[in-house]
Amino acid sequence: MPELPEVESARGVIARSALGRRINQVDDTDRYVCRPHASGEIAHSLNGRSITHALRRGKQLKLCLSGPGPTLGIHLGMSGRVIVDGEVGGDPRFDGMGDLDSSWTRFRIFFADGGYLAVFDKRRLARVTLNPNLDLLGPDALTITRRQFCEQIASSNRPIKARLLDQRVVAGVGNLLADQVLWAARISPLTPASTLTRAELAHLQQTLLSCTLEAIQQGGVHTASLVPHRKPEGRCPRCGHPMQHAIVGGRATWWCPGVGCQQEEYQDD
DNA sequence: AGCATTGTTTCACA
DNA sequence: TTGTGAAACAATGC
Repeated sequence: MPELPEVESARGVIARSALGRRINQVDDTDRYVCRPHASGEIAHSLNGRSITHALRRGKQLKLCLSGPGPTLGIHLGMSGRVIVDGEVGGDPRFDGMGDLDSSWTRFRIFFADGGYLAVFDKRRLARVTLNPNLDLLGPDALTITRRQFCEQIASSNRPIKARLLDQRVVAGVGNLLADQVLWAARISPLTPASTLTRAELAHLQQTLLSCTLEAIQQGGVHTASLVPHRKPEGRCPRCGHPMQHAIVGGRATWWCPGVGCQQEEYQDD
């Protein structure tokens, strides 16, 4: 669920509904999600303050708070979402019991006005931290420059899909968005990154930008046109050719090997 | 029952 | 030392 578009949705909910509200209680007792801090450390750091800014870089959220003290990091992992006063930020698809009292609620901030901000995550791979370190992340997928994108992507001979998934190169692209972008740009995920031409790279970046913006607008990466066809018996929604499947960059990858779609270029040597 | 999973970190290895 | 890929992580869905 959470790739950049879902995290941006979560950021929006926080920015719209959670700013300026005094925090008077925090439940940080989940020892797996709230790490590596001792129970109560995050609570102690947040009590009495209020969120002033909700920032995002790639899939990482960083919340700034009033007064002295650390920032708060939220990463939604594989299946997390943020809920503010019952409003869901992240993948909007209903998956049941996103309530404050659900056993799948892993972290909660209570505001003095009676409202709350919660992190809900069935699979429990979300992370809540203090002073999240963003230094290992590359430029955000929405703001990376053409020059940064072309140079960094092409600086390795790994498959292009693996480069897109590398958060140090460009932050925010997840498995589904990577498949969507490569399909839209008609580039095989197996293509060695350093063999792409400057023009191909520039087009790929433009496609990444448009696909990401569209996914944000449509309410999540699961709305992307290729996603329903990433399955056995799936066919390319553009040319009807059966989709191909392989593990690329360590992740399940689907693409259309049809002529004029994402067919790999013939290598003559 | 067994396998897959929208993410990240760790570890083994070349 | 650096880059790469597999495994681990937790829990659920099919």
